[in-house]
Amino acid sequence: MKRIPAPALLAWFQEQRRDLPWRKRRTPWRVWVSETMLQQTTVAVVAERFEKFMRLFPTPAALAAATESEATLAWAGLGYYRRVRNLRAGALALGKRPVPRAEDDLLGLPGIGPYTAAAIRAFAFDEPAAVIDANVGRVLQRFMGEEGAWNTAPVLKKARAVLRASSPPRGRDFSEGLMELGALVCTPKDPACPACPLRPDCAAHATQRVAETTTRKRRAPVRQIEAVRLRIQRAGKTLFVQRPLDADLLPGQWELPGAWCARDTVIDAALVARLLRPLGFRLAGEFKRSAVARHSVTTHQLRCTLLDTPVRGRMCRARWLRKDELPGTLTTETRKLLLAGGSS
DNA sequence: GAGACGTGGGC
DNA sequence: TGCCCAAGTCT
Repeated sequence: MKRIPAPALLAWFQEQRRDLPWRKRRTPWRVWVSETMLQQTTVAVVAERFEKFMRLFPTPAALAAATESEATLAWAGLGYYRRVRNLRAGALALGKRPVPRAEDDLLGLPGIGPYTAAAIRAFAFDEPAAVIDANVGRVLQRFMGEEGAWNTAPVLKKARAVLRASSPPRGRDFSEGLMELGALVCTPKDPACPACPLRPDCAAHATQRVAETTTRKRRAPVRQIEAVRLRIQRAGKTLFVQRPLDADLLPGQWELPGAWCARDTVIDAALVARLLRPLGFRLAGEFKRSAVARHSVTTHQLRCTLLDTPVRGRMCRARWLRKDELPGTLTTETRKLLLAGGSS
């Protein structure tokens, strides 16, 4: 079994370790929150928001006591809101018990998968755990000379075996060092092999195939969408509606009423009337196209149009609000459109 | 196992 | 500007 040279890795890590906010105090809750935030999200974006979230919710109990809307608001800018819903659900499930240390107990909490369970065990409890994220996966893939994707079952199995054979009994710095190595040195593009403490033992380096072992996953096809949003105002207030709490996409967020349509949809009075009907309104004059914006949300590429829409009738299932009294998170689509459309 | 799930920042 | 990515999890 090939082994990672732990002393060389640890020496490198001691020199190169970045000072990141979540590395200041390693409580299980801080590790859980930060690892959740860092899923598919850049270090720079998380670094700006982590401490603020921790001030609002310093303990699992604090998050459990908050509403889902408050929790989502604190998550704004991070995306993948399912993560904060899961975090809160996990805190609720915990009750008064401490964050668990055993892998099976961690895996039982919502939003905690193999990576996050291992990260909590290693970073919070200093256990030897197979902390394999995309960084570590890439390091090990190259180290072992595997050219398939790191996250396929057979490569992962070998990776776990290498880690088991290599990790010291106290696994925190070893695991974190390997991750840091993937982030700073063994990068997907242009890896800095001369700076790598694993170079003497690296299979990909030996065969000069480091560049070839970069796996990239293909992106889901982008769907082109026409987004139509109505700005309906009365007495200085604007009408907002809330997305369903069980929606797959952006659950519970607030937005201007409207719809996503096929890209070739014609925006005319008939369409606007159709959008108004479920709100209990009828069109009461000419609508005006007052802004356009572009926005992408996961696999949807939106061309957004803001329509200032005069109405009559009675509304339902919606709220009149001034800008400064929004009840929660606005969708970015609506936020961009209102920014582009100014106040009118 | 593929597809869905967001956003801000880099180039 | 437009396209790409970034410490996964769930279905």
